[in-house]
Amino acid sequence: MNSDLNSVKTSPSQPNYHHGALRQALIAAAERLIEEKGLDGFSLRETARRAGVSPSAPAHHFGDVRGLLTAIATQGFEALAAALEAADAGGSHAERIRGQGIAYVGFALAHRAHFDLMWRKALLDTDDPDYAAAGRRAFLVLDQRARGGEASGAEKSGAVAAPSIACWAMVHGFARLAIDGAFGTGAGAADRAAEALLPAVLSHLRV
Amino acid sequence: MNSDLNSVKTSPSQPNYHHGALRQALIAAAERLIEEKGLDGFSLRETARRAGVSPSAPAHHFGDVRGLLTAIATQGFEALAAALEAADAGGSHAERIRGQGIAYVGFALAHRAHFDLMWRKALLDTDDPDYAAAGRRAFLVLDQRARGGEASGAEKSGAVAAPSIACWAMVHGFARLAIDGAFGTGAGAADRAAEALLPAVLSHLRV
DNA sequence: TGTACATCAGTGAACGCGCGTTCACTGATGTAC
DNA sequence: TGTACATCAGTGAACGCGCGTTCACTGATGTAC
Repeated sequence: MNSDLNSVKTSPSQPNYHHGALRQALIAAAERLIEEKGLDGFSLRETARRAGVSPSAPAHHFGDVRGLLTAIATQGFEALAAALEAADAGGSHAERIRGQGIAYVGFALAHRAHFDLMWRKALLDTDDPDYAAAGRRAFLVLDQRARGGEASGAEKSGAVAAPSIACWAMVHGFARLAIDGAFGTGAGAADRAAEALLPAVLSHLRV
Repeated sequence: MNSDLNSVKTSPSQPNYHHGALRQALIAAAERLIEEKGLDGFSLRETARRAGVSPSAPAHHFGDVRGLLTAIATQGFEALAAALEAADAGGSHAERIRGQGIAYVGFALAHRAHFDLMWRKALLDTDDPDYAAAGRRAFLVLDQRARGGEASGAEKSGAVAAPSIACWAMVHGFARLAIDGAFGTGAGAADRAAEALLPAVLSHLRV
């Protein structure tokens, strides 16, 4: 009833000229929007709306729409790298590889639209150094594990190691197929497929 | 100079009420447009423009934009199935699998945006029976080969065979990574990566 | 062989929409003296 | 401790744009008699 009185300072009619953490708030709102509506349902204006801020506010922080999306994709790669690192614990070489593979697919399925965005380079500023570095970092976690175990001298010195790419391709492909509905489109179909199939699928990876 | 006289019947000011094969012409124009500008640069109107036809013509044939894209994706899966079948010739079980894998990636790289569209279900009418059938058909070519060779009874009877999925995931993942610039973004980088890496990568597939 | 008519394929003008971006602005915060 | 001023973060109205779709229409083709 008297909620107006209680919220004088935060009333929407009273613009807040110093949000304080608008950059992160915009990223968070955009992430939620993308997870909810998919990348094709995303727009800058809707993001601003959800953050409770004027449509031109994002330009201050990100320059334009690419800037915002690139920042989100960068955070995605950082989170992926962290998830892979966390999964690289204990066990044999093969067990660690399998653990990382499961973590990779798990991350992708838990953040589908986010994962989608990370690879939609047409929407991103791929020259952004942070974005490039984050992507490299995530790959290196996988790569080090794939080469680390029983890697021969030849593979250790080479530019790109086939085992790393093979591992990456398999988990990336599985994740994409699951997300894109190849194993069923109903709710939870992708997760069920991952649980039921992924370990067996990974056993066909020779490392 | 007198080109007007020579082209009276085909003059643009003389609308052609019976194009004859507009459906295929629209599909072809849309395919070219998508390959050129990417899926994010596609629009119905630009497609109509390129086909030299009014903006409302596509609606006659496809109902709406989803209808057109779904028809294109369907043709894509049919072409993929044909490419996989053509690659399944001669040689040992392992050689045939490898041949199909190379054909899969080759198709994806030769028709990147088309391949993209085939999996962008948010833009498609996934209930369309032709689309679903074409997708199934393409997978079955791979699947039959993966199970056909030395498949045990257990795998033969099961619903989904792990070896098929493993094979599919690896080639699909490799194709996506290549298309999405994981192996370099310059012109030809993806093709070079496929040539240099794919055989070695496929050797890590245990079938 | 000719005529009436139904059907079919396409036109083109119009609609309303949401978008990304711009621009002059406002008001809060921090700093120098 | 108080005052002037620069800077910084955000506003909100306005722009022009291209889009997908609609709707009444036009003219070519095929069919029945």
